[in-house]
Amino acid sequence: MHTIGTLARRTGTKVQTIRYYEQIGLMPEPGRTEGGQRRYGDVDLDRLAFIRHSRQLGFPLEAIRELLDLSDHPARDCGAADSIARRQLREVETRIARLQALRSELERMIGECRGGTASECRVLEVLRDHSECLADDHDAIG
Amino acid sequence: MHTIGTLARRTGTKVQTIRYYEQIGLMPEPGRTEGGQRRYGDVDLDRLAFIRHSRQLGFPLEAIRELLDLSDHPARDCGAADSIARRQLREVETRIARLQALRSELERMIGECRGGTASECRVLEVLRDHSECLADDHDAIG
DNA sequence: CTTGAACCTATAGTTGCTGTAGCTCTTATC
DNA sequence: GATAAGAGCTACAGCAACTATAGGTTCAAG
Ligand SMILES: [Zn+2]
Ligand SMILES: [Zn+2]
Ligand SMILES: [Zn+2]
Ligand SMILES: [Zn+2]
Repeated sequence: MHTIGTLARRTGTKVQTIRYYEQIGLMPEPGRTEGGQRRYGDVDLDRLAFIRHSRQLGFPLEAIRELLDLSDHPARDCGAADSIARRQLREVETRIARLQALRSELERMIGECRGGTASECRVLEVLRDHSECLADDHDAIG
Repeated sequence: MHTIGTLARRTGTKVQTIRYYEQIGLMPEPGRTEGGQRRYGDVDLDRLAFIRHSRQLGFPLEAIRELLDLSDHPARDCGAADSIARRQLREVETRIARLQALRSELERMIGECRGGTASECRVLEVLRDHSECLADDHDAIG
């Protein structure tokens, strides 16, 4: 039997985060002591490790919910798990592409600034006027 | 004189977002009609375009606040603007590196799954056990 | 003068936590 | 058995940066 603090330490999770996962139904309601403190078993430890590792790989909690559900039903077809992972891969690829475009714009504007006053600053000029950019689109803010 | 809707259309911003920027002090409180509706000038349009373009380049609102302030004081030295941009570049580079690491883990686990039941799924196996990963760290969740 | 689009405020929800206040419980030591 | 530290408890507020909704008012065209 583990306390919430032990689970936290063993998985690198904040205690509040574990309670949050319980609140949104990702972690089960564990047993309690007479005094009302949570006590977990090894199954819970594994489940939390699964959640945390999935988060480290960037999966959103809703995807993790589905992945846990599949993991809980070993006889089901794994197609759903694979398609969630592929969706996540596409998401990561999209973000990389967007960030690479941002990187070149940033490099360019930094490289072009020769210092001086704000009125002469190339960085500020570019920010004022998107037509100074090479890319003709960098939507999808974030 | 422009309505808030015109500003929104011309800059690709939601109307609520403009009001939000006003609330947090990024956009000035504009003049109002007798009936209480906001009316903007061209200066406001330019300011909003600056904000939106900066957001598209990934700058956080607090950085944009400083950039706007510099842009409003043309005689100041531009060093601060450049260092904000360089910080943003470093941030983007960090994120790219992290996402590239995630991409290879995802590619690998997807590539290794041969289908079948959830109990045999390579994707789920890797999620259960980080030691199946090549990287020995992928912290910094998000 | 009517209609309907666009505006207004205020508030709640999004994602995934994190931090705080003000308690209570557990456990080790004496 | 008493005490005190550390860990746990609930409940709520806050972060970033919006987005959505409800329920009402104003503007401008016809
Ligand atoms: Zn400069
Ligand atoms: Zn641009
Ligand atoms: Zn599979
Ligand atoms: Zn891993």
